[in-house]
Amino acid sequence: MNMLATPSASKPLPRYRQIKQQLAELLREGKWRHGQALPSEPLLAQRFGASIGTVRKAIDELVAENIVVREQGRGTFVKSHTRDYMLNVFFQLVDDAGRKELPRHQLLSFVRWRADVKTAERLGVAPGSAVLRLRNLLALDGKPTVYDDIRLPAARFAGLTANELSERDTTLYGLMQQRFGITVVRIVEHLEAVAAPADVAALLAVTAGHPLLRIVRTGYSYGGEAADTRLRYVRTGARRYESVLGQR
Amino acid sequence: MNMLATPSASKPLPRYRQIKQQLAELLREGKWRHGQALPSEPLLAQRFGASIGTVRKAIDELVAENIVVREQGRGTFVKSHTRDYMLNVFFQLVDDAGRKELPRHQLLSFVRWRADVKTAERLGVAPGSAVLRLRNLLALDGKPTVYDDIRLPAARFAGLTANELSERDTTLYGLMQQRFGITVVRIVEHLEAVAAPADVAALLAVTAGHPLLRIVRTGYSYGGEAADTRLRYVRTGARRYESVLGQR
DNA sequence: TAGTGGTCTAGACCACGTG
DNA sequence: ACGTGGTCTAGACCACTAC
Repeated sequence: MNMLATPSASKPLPRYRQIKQQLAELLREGKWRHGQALPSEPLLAQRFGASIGTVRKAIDELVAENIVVREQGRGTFVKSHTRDYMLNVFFQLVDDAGRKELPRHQLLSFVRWRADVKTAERLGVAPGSAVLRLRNLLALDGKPTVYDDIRLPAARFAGLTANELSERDTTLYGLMQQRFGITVVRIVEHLEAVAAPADVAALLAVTAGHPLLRIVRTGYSYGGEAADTRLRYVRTGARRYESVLGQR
Repeated sequence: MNMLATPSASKPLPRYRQIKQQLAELLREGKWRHGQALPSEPLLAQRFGASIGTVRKAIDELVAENIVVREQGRGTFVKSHTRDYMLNVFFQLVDDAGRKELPRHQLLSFVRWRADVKTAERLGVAPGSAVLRLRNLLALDGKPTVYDDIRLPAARFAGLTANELSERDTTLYGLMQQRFGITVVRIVEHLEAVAAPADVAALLAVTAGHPLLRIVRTGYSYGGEAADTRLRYVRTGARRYESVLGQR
């Protein structure tokens, strides 16, 4: 007999996991913003009425989930989606020598929209609810390379402006974290090879029918809620789309 | 000043990491084969002359690296690349509803070969050294879907036969683990969209020029050494190539 | 020097699986 | 009943950072 894990089982959570969840909740609320230090471990231990070892185990899991980083002698800090981090954690475009580079971005459009059935399902919201839709063109070496059509759940990103999107010097995920305290820790991508549709071909400067990567990506924050979903087309010429799965 | 980590720094490794490496070494030697239990934690603690907590920390890292699994009340076991594991850890083909399935495989050829420059580089061996080359066709729903051209470093897989490859009821990685004690824990893939070359088009039953995923994958075992590298073509019709990055 | 995280100890008790 | 891993304690000392 193989019982599936039930979300709210009868068994109480271990102390360290309770503490982890309380810390995660405080982080989610933006109690400490990215780059700030958490209280020290002895202080947290006292505050939660647990031993340091137990608090450390809670923080261990937050570290494993890329939510905080420890720095010996300094403290424990809320992790930010820095350029470096983005270059190394998720998919990237690499050239033949394996070099990585962040692309330049150009915002094509930014509008309020209503979620169609598929978008709603991917974002975990009701069909017809408000979403922000932005279309984005990324260029590498001056050549348009990636076209993104992105949907964000409007409720989580209230007040976001086109200007913020245009003027950012970070990735969208970096902006989400700095502006809204939402950290994307997990992405799921579905990839296929397609012949370029006419409109996308024009944007990416290829002939219609040229083979392109077509990717549906959904990003999740550490609440497990979807933070964005996007339809992405990638022209893979001199560069390849890279993914690293597994440890280290 | 930012010193890069030097492989053999002056600082001694912490005890738990020494113990981890000794355990990893024993695992690499095949001291305990897949599915077998390691000695109990108190026994290991006594044997290594450390406290249980320290041994547990060593094992924690092995668990995090997918090398062993703990089962409460039973013991700690060498992890195997089971069907389920392969379905959930690395790339897979999913249908519209997100269902996953392992394909049927057909061995097209199996020969000894010499590593060309690119293959040698990917496998971390000398150019011209012996490699095993196998070509494989995977079918889903009776339709040829994936074509793999795989190179293995011959030194690590001495004695492998075409019959073993044909008759296996597991993935190649599963076979590697059961037969040679080599566990692939990390893969790197470079993806692009291409027009199908004539020979591949024939194998995958599409017209030449049809868009295909072209993937160069290298798999690494937990020594960090390459276990295989392959050129893969995928026909993505009803199914998509899925990848999950990040936590959980 | 004081405060931080990093490592380590030597236990305790609990939950689970097996005989 | 017994042995396993899972949790937790209440400290210790070390290495590093900041002042």
